[in-house]
Amino acid sequence: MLWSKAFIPTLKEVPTDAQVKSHILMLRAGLIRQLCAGIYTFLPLGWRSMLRVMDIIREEMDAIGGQEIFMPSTTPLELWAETGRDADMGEIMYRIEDRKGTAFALAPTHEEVITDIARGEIRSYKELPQVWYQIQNKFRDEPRPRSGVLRVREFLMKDAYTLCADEEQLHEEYKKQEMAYRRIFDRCGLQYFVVGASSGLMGGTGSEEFMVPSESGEDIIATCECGFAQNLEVAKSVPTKVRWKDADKAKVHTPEQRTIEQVSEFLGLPEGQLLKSLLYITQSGKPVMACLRGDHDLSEDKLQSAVGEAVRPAEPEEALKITGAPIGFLGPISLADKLEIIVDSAVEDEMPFATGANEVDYHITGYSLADIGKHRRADIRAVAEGDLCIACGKKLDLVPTIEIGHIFKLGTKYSKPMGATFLDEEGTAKPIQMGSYGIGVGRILAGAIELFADEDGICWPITIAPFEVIITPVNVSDEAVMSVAMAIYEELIDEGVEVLLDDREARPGVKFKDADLIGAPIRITVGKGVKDGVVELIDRKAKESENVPIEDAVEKTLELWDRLFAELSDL
RNA sequence: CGGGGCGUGGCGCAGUUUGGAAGCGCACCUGCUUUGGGAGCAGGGGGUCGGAGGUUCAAAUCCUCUCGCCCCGACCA
Repeated sequence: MLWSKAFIPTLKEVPTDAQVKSHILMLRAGLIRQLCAGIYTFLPLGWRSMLRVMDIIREEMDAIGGQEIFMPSTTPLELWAETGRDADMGEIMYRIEDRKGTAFALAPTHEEVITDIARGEIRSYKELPQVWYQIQNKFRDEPRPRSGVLRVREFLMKDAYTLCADEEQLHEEYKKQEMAYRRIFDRCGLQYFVVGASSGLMGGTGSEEFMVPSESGEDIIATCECGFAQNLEVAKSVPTKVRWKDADKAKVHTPEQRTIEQVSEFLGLPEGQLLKSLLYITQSGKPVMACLRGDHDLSEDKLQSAVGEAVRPAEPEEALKITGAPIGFLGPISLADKLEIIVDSAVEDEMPFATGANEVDYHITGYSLADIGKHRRADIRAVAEGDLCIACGKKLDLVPTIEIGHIFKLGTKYSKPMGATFLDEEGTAKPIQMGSYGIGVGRILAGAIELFADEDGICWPITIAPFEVIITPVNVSDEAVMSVAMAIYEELIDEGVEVLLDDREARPGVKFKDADLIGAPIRITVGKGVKDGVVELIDRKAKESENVPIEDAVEKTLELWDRLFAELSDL
């Protein structure tokens, strides 16, 4: 490709709307443009990378027996009602009507469509397992799109579905998918963690996420050098010990002392000796009090799992009405018959804690769990900085990450309500055991940029770079320079290399800056060295360069090219 | 949905407090010079100041409504 003919609108300045590294660079390098909030066009350079990622995905999916299909985005709402997800999805799902007034949804995911095909066609265990996948746009009306292509409302996803006869077969297919995912992300040059995760709206019996570490990520994971890694939504850990002091039962006047920090200081007790009491209201309208150590934070995800339905924090007025005290002075004592009390499992039985007295400006001290009365114990706290690994006892690391893939064992969550059954060897009808496996294609690009970009721009892994080599003739009006550049360009194309020749009539500084910005892994500068018979070969990421004789330029480039691929091809 | 910020040529911004001729830098077009890290000089084109309504002799500027974008939180496969 000749740059003078290409559409690569690079930006010198940082657009004000972009804050995170990948977003800024994708705009500046001319990969994407925004149409409206959370909806982007991929321009030629960005789309070339997307296509390369898709090639890798297809190869690895096909290698484990996947068969590519293509499903529609327009889906009848009736289909979603069959599994109850029309309600579960809520406002995430874009809803539309056709001219007759029939309700449709733009598919946010495709389990129901797959299950519909399966129930229509799959009859016998002999037809199982099936592995179907597609690469298609998903539509989700996110409450807050953000961070460029990291959280968007319309995005390209590879989604695969396995249909199995039993749980063992499902487990086998799930493992194959996991291995394929590892190969895909390895080949894309990414660093990632595989973590235990919450299944959320997808449901099912288990799931794992593939997470790229990045400051711009929205998910926090807990990791340990022993290899343990879990999403904070579900992560477990060994809490630090509280050095509590003995205390007598007492009611203490604590005027205007509302926060854990204030009360801890006022009473002279460590934060961990306070009992943090948080009032929540369940979706069905029941009040629940969550009690944790003062130095711990509640995990709403875990609380929801413990309660079994969605919860929200109580409004201040509700808290006053239910407990008789304003927020800041709540506690579990004497509330056991009014509401459900869930005490975090990290709270020690014998510890004499201080907590709200359910009366304005008063706290109580010296009480312990035995004084609460009826309550339930559950793990409802978020893993905290300093917690120890449940596997090996070492200190956990909390790292922000981008979710690039998620694999689920769905079991019969969809096949049962939708009646997708098959006949087993005995001739009895059984629901199909399903799995679902997603990859965010755009997030792979963003993840790679987040991981490897430097102060000059993007540093693509060669496998997913829009161009593998950029040739920069320093002065296009110099015939000797141009003829050398063109000769190398044509030879590399013949060798199957993706090459961009920057034949623009621009000053060298402009071309160098743009070359660094768009991140081609290899640059060949053709300039003043030509009169001495050399060109410069540059490794973008390593920032190493060497002068090579013109006649060896293609060979040397191919050596570097091979080496960059080799680094990514094997585990 | 709660809180905050911002909408002025393609991009980045000033001007809004205190109403009085729409500006600057980059980019773009033409010419000359220059050619190894975002060139210099000269000339030139381009903006109903997000939109609607109002106040006023006069509105980018004041008032009301509205649309959009970004950030934090809630939410999120």
